[in-house]
Amino acid sequence: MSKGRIPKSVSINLDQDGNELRRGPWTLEEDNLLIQHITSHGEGQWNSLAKSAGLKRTGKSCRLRWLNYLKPDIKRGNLAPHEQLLILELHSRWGNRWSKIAQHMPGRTDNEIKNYWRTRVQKQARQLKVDSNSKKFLEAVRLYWMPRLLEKIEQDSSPSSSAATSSPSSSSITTSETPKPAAAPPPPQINRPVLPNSGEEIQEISGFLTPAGLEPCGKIFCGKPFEDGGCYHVDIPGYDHVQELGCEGMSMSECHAADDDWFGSCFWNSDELWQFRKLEEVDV
DNA sequence: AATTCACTCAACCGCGCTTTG
DNA sequence: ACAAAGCGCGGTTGAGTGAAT
Repeated sequence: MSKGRIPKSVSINLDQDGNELRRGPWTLEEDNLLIQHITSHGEGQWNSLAKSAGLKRTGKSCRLRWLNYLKPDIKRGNLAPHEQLLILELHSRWGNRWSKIAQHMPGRTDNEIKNYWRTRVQKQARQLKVDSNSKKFLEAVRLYWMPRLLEKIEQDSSPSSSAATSSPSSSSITTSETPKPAAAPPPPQINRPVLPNSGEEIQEISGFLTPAGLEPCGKIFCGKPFEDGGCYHVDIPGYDHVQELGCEGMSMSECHAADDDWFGSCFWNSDELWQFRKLEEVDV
């Protein structure tokens, strides 16, 4: 939705010194002022920066605009499957520590990740009628969502196997391979489903789901190892977003929209919903 | 064509922590 | 040691958009 957004109305207040303070959407002129000033003077000291740049904005507002929107290395557009997977993993580790999660996702801001969680992940939780922070939901994510993301990543990384693709809504990894949690909710086998395309197993490395073929360390997707020494490598060699998705000629947003299609409005298929309900029954 | 609804995301707010004087 | 200012973080809001009716 970032495309062609018409600016909201701007309100003008007065600060305690009686100076004008603008609020609301930033104009192109304001953006340029901020960029120019930071380019020549650097960032930090946001309140004085706002004044010396001639911006009628709070320092906070300038900082936010710069960090979340104007900074040159910011990636725009939808999150790739491997980024989604990383968010799920890191959130399971750290909870709502958005800035900490963002540190491991170059080009992505805490705000963007937070928005993704609220709009996409919490939506899935609502569909299951559970709290997104509940154990049940996290289990369901681990059981169904993450393997599917891995599957998607695998598909994207190996164009030759595209014939064996499965549609988003069709149950791919579920019925035969996924361990059905008939009795008690069992974490053990959860981490070793088999990817249907390759027969490749998913391994768990220091609590992280990762395809067995990927190295546990060495090359780190996020560019930054975890503090505890672990790392999670989902850098897919040769993955070219535009090429793999057949997005040539599309705008960035169109391309990402195509990418997102497999996800659909409801992630869970009926089989998975059924299994989830069984989990709930066992639990009560 | 008009209206409603759900969704996205930029921007704001409040709070707590850190730095500075 | 203390207060004030600055900063960063997580939570929330609301306008714009497109799809559905």
